[in-house]
Amino acid sequence: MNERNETLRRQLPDDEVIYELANLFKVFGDPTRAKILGCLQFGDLYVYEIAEILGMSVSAVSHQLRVLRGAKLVKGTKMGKEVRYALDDDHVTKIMEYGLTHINEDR
Amino acid sequence: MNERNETLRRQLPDDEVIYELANLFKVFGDPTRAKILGCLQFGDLYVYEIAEILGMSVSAVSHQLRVLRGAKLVKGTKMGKEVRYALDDDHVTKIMEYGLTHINEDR
DNA sequence: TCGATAATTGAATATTTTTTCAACTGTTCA
DNA sequence: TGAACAGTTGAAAAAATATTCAATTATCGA
Repeated sequence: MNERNETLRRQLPDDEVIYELANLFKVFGDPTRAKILGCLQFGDLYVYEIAEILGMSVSAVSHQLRVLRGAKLVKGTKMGKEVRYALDDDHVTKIMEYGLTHINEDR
Repeated sequence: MNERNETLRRQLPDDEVIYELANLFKVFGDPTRAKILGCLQFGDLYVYEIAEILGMSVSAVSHQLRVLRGAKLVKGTKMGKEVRYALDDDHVTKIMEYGLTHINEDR
């Protein structure tokens, strides 16, 4: 490898950071999860409500909510036998807005 | 479905938009592609340079470049027998910066 | 022209990810 | 207590994605 590329390679973020970053975006990168995040922009919801709105099984939604929780994008609060979910971070909205801007410019 | 959820469902972005959005983020959501985008932040590069820097085969890189081109995140310009790749949009940098901010806040 | 190099492509394989299904935990309320 | 409901979980099946390998195109220079 030549000098220039060697230098470039050293300037790259750590692999660990890259993996975390990719992992974060992967979370946004599934339609089901994007829809869930979309719903939650309008207000907090229970799991069965999300499932109903998206026309999916509660189980499938719950699995995806776990992924979203893992990425710290949503948080759930137990209220009696129900769990109320909310966005956990306003980067969610910001990141999605940027995404939409990109998409719209391509038209 | 009750009135409130019915209303909410109608407010959601079109499925088509959601799919496009998820598709955009999916592109960022793979470590190889994230690394490619990372390299290109420092300057334009030929395919074999990217492959060398990342320690991957030219073929694998080329396949991923196609995905990145499809998402209008990079563009390639043929220079003789080589193809020089560059970022195609400054949203790339912005979106990645937001992602990094989110990650760093979680520490 | 021929050989070497850069890159792309398609098909097959390997890997990862999502969804489904059934079982299970915890809570409410009759 | 026990029946009904909300949600989570694990394992299996289904679907999507990434990488490899071999073949192909295009360009350069001897």
